[in-house]
Amino acid sequence: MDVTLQHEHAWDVSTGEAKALQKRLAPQVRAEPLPRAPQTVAGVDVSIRGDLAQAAIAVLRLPELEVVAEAVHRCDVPFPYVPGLLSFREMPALLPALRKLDATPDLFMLDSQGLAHPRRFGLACHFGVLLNVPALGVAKSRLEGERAGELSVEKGSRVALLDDDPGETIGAVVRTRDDTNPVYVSIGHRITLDEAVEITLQCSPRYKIPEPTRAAHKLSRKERE
DNA sequence: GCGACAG
DNA sequence: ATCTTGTCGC
Repeated sequence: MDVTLQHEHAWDVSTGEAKALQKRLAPQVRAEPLPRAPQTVAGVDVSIRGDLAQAAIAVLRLPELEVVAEAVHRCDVPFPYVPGLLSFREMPALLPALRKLDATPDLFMLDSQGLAHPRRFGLACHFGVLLNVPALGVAKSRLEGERAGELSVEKGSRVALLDDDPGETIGAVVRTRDDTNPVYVSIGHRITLDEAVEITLQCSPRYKIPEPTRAAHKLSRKERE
């Protein structure tokens, strides 16, 4: 796809400069409805093995989740892992992969935080703002914020993720499947939180888990608590 | 100083 | 994230 960056900036920066960049760009994030129901969504991820970073993007058509395009790119790992600065580790691998992609998805899903970030500028925001595309973040664990309440075990249940101030809502904790750990959903850019949650659920596997397995999981979870 | 800490 | 070990269900 056509990759035109809204803001050109260096990636080889100090941690101090990286944080300053995030603070400068964070006001660019826009929470607004999608222009139309997305017909395609891109799953975006980066794996790191030793010195090798490998970015992968898969475009799926909704609602059947059929893969219609994909691209990968390998390069050196450019930045250490620092909580809150994931963009500087993953974006340099992601941009060339995007250029190889033979499609322009309606929306991007990143395995990261978006707004639910100490400076309100997680990877999903950085990605969305630089490329000026709709993006959302789905993380497997918490970086910032606190659950507004208890979460029930049924698929689809959700609670707000709040952060200090006047209880600012920075995301949602969402159960995408019965009896599984919830995910942390937050907006990246040009989407609303409700839409982000809806899309996340729509993109979750919905095959039926065999009942004996479910019962055992239920028991083992009870024992851990 | 201590605890927390996306991937 | 990646790596390793251990358990359980099918």
